[in-house]
Amino acid sequence: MAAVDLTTHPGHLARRLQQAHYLLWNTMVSEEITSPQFAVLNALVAEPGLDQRTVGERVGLDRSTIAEVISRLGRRGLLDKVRDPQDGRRFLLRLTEEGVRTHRRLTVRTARMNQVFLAPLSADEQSLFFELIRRVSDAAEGLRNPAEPLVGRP
Amino acid sequence: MAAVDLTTHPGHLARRLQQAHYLLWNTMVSEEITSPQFAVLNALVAEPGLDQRTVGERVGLDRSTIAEVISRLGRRGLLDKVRDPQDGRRFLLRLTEEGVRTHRRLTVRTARMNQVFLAPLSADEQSLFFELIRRVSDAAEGLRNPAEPLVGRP
DNA sequence: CCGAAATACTCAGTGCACTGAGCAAGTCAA
DNA sequence: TTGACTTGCTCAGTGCACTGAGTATTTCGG
Repeated sequence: MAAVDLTTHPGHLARRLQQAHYLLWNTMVSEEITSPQFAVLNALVAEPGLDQRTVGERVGLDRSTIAEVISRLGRRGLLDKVRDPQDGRRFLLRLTEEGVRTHRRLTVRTARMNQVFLAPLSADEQSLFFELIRRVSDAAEGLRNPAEPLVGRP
Repeated sequence: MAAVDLTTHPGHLARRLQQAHYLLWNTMVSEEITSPQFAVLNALVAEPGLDQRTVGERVGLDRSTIAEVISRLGRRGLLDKVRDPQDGRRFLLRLTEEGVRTHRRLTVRTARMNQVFLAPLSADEQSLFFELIRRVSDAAEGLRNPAEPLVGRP
């Protein structure tokens, strides 16, 4: 009797949305490279030589997860990982030739997939879709990092 | 040079949204019971005595995942699992007292969390948010299950 | 009635995602 | 310079999510 309607629960909807995306990605983009892996490739195309932590920040993955994703990409020969000579804690990451090619190939397919995925929405609705999700995500992330105090240097 | 803007990629946005939700859930609702687990409890409050596969269908989880979630809930004594005497393949699921209590307690907290999560959107935007996500998810799911033919019973 | 097909569930394997603990390298102040 | 802190990464543990293969039970056609 006290059951709730999950279709008005954003968490449930978010999970379903991601599952739907996962399925479509598998059939239309790649069975080997996942969406998070593509995000990492993309970040390194934009900024070659980033360290692991920063890549994680760019694509929204925590230290542990990014380590696993990178190790998988490394095993497949899509990126190289070298110690930063300036700072022995860091690993600097750079795509291989093969990594760049893979990124280029998947970029085309990803665009096609996004079209299919968003086809049920009009162009205006698509922009709204992006904006609403981004606003909710950003706000929730803001709750996590309580933001630096506003005062200047003392 | 050929890098892509991930903020216009629905898959990336969906993942970020779910992460944001996960974090808020952990701090505002429960560290023990996860959102999918709550969905299962909720399904069994609505329809006690469902079998495993049907619960999975209701909450959108595949056969393997639902088995794990249910085994965890069973280990914590939140539900019981008995063979269907009518059909020896099925397990019938039913919440325990403790399971019902847990669902009731979390329902309140979940409502509070949803309010906070959706606070950045106006009431109208919230409805739109639900509707857009639902339409995209439903359409993508429809691509997967090619839908039964339209002909009536032969 | 009996063998083939369908169904409910399990198991093994892969991958994403987070936390907490630990280690090595760098930084900075006393 | 040395001891305390910070920072980048790893490792162990938990949980979600999917696929493909395998087992047991039911159902259905001949």
